[in-house]
Amino acid sequence: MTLRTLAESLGLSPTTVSRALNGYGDVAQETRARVQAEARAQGYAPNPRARSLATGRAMAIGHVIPADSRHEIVNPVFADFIAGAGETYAAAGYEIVLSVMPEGDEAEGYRRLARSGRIDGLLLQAPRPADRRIALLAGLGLPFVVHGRASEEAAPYGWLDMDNRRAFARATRHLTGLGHRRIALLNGPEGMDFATRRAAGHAAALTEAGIAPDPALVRHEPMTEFYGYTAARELTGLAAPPTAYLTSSLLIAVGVRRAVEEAGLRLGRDVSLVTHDDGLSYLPNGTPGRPLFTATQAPVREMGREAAAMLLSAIAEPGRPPRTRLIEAEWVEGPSTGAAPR
Amino acid sequence: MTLRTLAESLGLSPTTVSRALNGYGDVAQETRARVQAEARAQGYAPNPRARSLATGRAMAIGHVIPADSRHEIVNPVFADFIAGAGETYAAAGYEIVLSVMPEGDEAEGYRRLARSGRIDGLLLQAPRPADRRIALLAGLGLPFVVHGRASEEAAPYGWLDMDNRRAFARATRHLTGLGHRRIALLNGPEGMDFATRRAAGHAAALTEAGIAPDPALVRHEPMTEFYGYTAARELTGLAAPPTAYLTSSLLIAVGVRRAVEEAGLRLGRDVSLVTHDDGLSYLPNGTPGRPLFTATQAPVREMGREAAAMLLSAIAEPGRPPRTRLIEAEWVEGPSTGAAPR
DNA sequence: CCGCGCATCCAAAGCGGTTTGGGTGTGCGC
DNA sequence: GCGCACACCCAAACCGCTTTGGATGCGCGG
Repeated sequence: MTLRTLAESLGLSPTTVSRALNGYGDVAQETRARVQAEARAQGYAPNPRARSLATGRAMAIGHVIPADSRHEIVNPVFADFIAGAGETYAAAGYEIVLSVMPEGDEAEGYRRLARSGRIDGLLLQAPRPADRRIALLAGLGLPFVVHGRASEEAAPYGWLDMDNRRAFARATRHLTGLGHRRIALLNGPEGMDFATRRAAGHAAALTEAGIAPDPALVRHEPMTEFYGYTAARELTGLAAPPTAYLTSSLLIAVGVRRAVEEAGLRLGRDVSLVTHDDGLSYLPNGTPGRPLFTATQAPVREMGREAAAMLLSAIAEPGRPPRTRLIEAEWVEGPSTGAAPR
Repeated sequence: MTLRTLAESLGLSPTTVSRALNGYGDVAQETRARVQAEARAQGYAPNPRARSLATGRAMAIGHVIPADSRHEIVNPVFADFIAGAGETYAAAGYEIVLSVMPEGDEAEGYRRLARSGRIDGLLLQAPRPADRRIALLAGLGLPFVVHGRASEEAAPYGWLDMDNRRAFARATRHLTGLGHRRIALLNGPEGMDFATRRAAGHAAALTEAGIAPDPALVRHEPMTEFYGYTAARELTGLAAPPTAYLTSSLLIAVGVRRAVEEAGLRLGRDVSLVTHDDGLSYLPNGTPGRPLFTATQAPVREMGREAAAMLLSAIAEPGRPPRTRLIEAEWVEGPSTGAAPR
């Protein structure tokens, strides 16, 4: 079932059929109706490869799974983010092309992807403070939006980010306000921009409260439950253990809670905990009205939807200066925080 | 940079350049070398859309995010599975096309996807016991492999599955062997084939041990930590609470542990727990030598790699009868199981 | 009656590759 | 010296769609 066969069975030229189906003028009302009816009847669907070759638009967006995920953990945030972005794409008729970057020459991989014509734009995730991919993509002329930011990148580029620094400063301030002075931070992997910003927010709020940041209370690691557990166990064993924890993910928080309870202590009374909550669908923070943890929350799925919309509009209006969008995390008061014990 | 311009700059015809680059005969050694060198120098990469149009192969595999994930949870298994499959695809030069199925007419969505020519094959996830998609895809002639099985599907089709029934029967038998007689099952969502098989394994092993399965001890729900916690709390409150738990995911197990410890009991002594472990990278069962839970384990990422390989070979050899592969879960002895208290 | 504008429709030229079906030139056997 | 096999190369058709630049026929004003 091609455009040509459809045209023949209608006694029309491919040109007219194409124009009729794509809503162009220059086609009689009656003819258009007849074409549409026949197309539906025959179950005709244009071949996207051919269309894409002719129009130059791929009707697809690239997302990239970083190469080193082969060895490291697959970021659990990706799935929800992509699901959110996918909703927006689907509504606009776009597909997602997921490429696993081959190890080694990352730059060459992105270059090939851009040249390939398989995608009209790229969504970049998990940026580092000095992320070379941004300059690379800008140079390639492929529209892109970054989920997160690259703090050390000077040139303008499109991004959508949660205000990590402010969220973690706020959480820290909340804890100092409750009298805590030894506030541990169990952060995500070092080298990730979001982790850098969270650490900065934490440090700033401590300094602000007249507390000297203690490097022994700050950890950077891939965000697993086990990490939260072991780190909290170790910290609890210190001569001066922290009275409060700040965690970068709910999984870490769950681990901390385990360690805390195993030590016979209770969260919210003996030890306080504020976590960031990405709103992952399979890892809810309790139920809507009854959170388990005090948290800063920014649903990553919603951010996926937003970032995708930004990218689509960047593709639709080339030449426009890149847009940026900073999302404020919501504050969720839960039972895991309380006044510092003395 | 097209094939034509490259050919011109080499003083050759597009035909010869194409043959030289694609490793065909009929090209002099020296010419081939010259072409390859120039292609590399100029950074030439063939346009996949054009190539795909000409060859009829898309060099892409479809994965589908179910429509209802818009409202329900995004299966955390998807990410690791896709990462595994992606490795295999990437090595063979294939991309992943992720489509979000529009709500409503699922069949039409798959039909369009098949007709579109965007993909050479499809990987189906999360099948139901009577899954219509299988007959549909078989009828469409699009190669596909199912991750999991559709138990009520009679016609042959390609699948890769973990032996859910056997794994859960084994786990149950292990518990009855320890003297447990009230063994709760906190399963995944009802309607999923894997959940059905796990429930069957559990029930069979109970019957085998002369224990009448108690419907009050079996739950079906999306697999979250919170589900594990609340279910375990409720069950603990029964007049005759279970002395052992079987959980379908590590997240559920973590929730159960929380409820158990909150009740002042200890896992492995007062209450036993065996969980299934999908080997998700961000949710490890302790560390390699020191598991947290006794578990049946089958790394889903590895299964992604395998399923992708099966699909690629199904695409390469059309007409071959579909292959199937049953993976045996490994048994991991952890500290969460012990003799039944009396 | 002529010429012009308008509404429709179409032929043909791409898009950037692959592939079929010859061409050309050389070396070799007879 | 002729014919043939062989190695090498190329022109052109094709994949299925979009889009440019006309063609055609009609009604209408001058």
